[in-house]
Amino acid sequence: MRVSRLMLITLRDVPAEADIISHQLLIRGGFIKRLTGGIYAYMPLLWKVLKKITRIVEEELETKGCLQTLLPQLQPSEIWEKSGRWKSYTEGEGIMFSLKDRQGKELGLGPTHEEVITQIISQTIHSYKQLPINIFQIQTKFRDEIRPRFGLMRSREFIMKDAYSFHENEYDLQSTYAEMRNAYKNIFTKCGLDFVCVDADSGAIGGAASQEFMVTADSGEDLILISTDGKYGANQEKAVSTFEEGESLANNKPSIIKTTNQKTIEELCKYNDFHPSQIVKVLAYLATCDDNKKHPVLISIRGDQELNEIKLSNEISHKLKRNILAIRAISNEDIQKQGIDDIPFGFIGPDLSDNVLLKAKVWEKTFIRLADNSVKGLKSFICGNNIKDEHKVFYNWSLINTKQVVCDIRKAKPGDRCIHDETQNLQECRGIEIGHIFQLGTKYSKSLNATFTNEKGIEDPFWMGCYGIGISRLAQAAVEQNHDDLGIIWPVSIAPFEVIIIIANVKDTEQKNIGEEIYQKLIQTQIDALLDDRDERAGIKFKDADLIGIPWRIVAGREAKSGLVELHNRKSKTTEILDLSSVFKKLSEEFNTKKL
RNA sequence: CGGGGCGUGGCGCAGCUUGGUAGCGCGGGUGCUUUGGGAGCACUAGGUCGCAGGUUCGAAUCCUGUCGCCCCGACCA
Repeated sequence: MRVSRLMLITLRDVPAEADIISHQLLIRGGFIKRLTGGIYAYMPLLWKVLKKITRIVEEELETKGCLQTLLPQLQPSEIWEKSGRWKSYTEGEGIMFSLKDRQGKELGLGPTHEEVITQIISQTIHSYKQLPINIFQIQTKFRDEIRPRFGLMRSREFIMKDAYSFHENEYDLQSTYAEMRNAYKNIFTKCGLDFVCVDADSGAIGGAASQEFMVTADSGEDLILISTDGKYGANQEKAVSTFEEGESLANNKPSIIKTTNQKTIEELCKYNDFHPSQIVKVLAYLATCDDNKKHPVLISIRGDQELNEIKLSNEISHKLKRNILAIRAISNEDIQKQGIDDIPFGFIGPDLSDNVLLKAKVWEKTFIRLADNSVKGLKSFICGNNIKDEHKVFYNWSLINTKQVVCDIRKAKPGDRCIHDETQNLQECRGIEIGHIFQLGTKYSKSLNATFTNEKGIEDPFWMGCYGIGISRLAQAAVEQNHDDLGIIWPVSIAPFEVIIIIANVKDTEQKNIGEEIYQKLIQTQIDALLDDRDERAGIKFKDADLIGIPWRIVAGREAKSGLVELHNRKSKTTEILDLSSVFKKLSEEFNTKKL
C-alpha cells in the first residue's frame, strides 16, 4: 500500500472526546471514527490490525480442532425467555438492544450467543458419538452499555470472538476448558501482549469456573489482586483472602451504649475508643429478583471489612435460586415509600426484627440474613441496638434469635494474606479484560432442553463451555500497553504494516527509485510494507510513521546516491545505515518465516 | 439513574459576565520560497453559533424547554 492512497488523515491536536492515551492515539492516527456514543467505524488502518488479530485467533483455534461459524445477530426473544435471561438482559442490566418486528414479535440484537448455539447444536447433535464439539465465530456484538467509554474499550458495538463447546460429561468439559486456556495464552502471547489470567466472577453468563485474561494497564477498568508468588490471581469481584484477627473487646458484658449521632464506624471508634474490628456493621440492602419480588437483605460484616456486592448478589441468587436483576442499599426514601416507620440506619443490629417490615407495601416481609465469615468467630462485639442513638455490646451469637447464613461476602483487599499460603500477600494492579472463559455446565442445555443420548441410551443435557475474546478491545488494549510520547508502537504481529518505507524527498529520483525498489522487493516476499510516496516534507512523514506505530522504518534519503538506506526500529529507536542487501538480510531474520 | 461539564467552519478553542456586522490556531485550496522531525509568506474557500420557543429595535451572548456528547458516581448507615 502507498500512503498516497491510504486515506491517511492524522490529527495534531488531542481530540476532546478522548481521555485515555490509547483512545487519543487511535483517533489521532485515523484508526477509528466515532459515529455516535459508543459506536465507532473501524478505518482501513485499524481494520488491518483487526484482521491480523483475527488470523492469529483463527489459526490457534483451528489447531485446537475448533469449527468456525457465523450466527445470526437478530435473535428471537423466546430462546432468551427459555434460558431465563430475557428479563435480566432487557430490564435489569438492560444490556440487550431489543426491538419488535412488523408482526409485533420481539427480537434482541445479540450481545452473546449461548442461546442460539445451544438451540442449533441440540437440533443437530443427538449422540455422544458426535461429541465433543467446539465451535466459534468472530462477529459484531451489541450491548447497550450503561456508560460506554474509552473508545473501543467499552463500546456498544464491538467485535468479539466467541466459542462454545459441548460435552458428554463434566470431565470432558474441564479438559477442553484447560485446552482453551492454553490456546488463549498462545493467542495473547502471539499478539505481543503482557497479560495475566485470573479467577473471575461469571456474572450474568452464569456457570461454575471462570477465568479472565487481563492486559495489565493503569487505565484498566478492573482491579485485580495477585499473590506475591504469582500462584493466585483474581478479579477483586471474585478474590478471596484471609482476614486479620480482630482486636478482642475488653468490655464484654451485655450493656447498652449511648451513641448519639454516631452513625458510622469511624465516629463510633472516635468517641468510644473502639477498634473497627470490634464492631459488627449491619447493612440493609434490597435485592430485586427476576420474578419481580423485592427482598430486603440484612448483612452483618466486621467493621473493618468491606462488602463485596458481587459476592452478595451471588449468595442471594444462590439462596433464592433466581436471577438477581438489581441490588442496592436501602435508603430512607425507600422505607418512606414502603410506609415503614423506622429502620434506625446507623444503629441496626443483626437481631433487627422482621416486624419492621410488616407494613411494607411491595417488599417481602422477612429479611434475608447473611453474615460474613469475619463475624462468625466473634465472642463479643459492638453493634446497633435497633434504636436511634444506641449501640450495645453483644457477647454471643447464639443469643440472637434470628438465623444468619454465614458466607464469604467480604471484599478482598491489597495487602490481605492469601488462602493458599498465608505468608503471601495480595498485590493490586489494574487490568483490561480481553478474554473470558467459562465452564457453563448444564445451565443453558437444561433450560433450553438441549440433550443428547449417552452411552447407556439415556437423554442427558450437554455440558457446555464458552470462551470469549474482545477482538476490537484487544486492539486498543495493545495500544494502551505499547506507546510512547510520539505515538503507537504496535507489536509486529498485529501492526497494520510491518515496514514503512519513507522516500524523504520524492523529487529526488535516486531516493524515489531506491524506495520503490525496496517496496517492490518487500511486497514480492510477502512482507506487509507501506510506501510513503507523498510529496510532503520528510518531517511530516516521520511524525506520521511514528504516530501510526509501524514497527520498522526504512528511509530512502541522503545516502540513497551511495546505495545506502536507514533502517529504524520504532520500539528500540535504534537506527542503522545499511546497503540494500543488508537491509533485506536483517529483515528476513526478523520475519524468519519469510524469505528474502 | 444521580451529580458535574461542554455543544461556535473538518479538528482544537476564544467570544457569552456587560446583547450591536462571528474570531484565532491547526487542517483544506492556489502561488512562490523551503526540503531529514508536524516549514515560511501571500491569497483563498468554508460556520442556520446543537435544536425549538421566548424576551428585545436587535440574541452565539439573556430566559425556558429539548436533544446530543464528555467526565465522576451509583460500596460501609
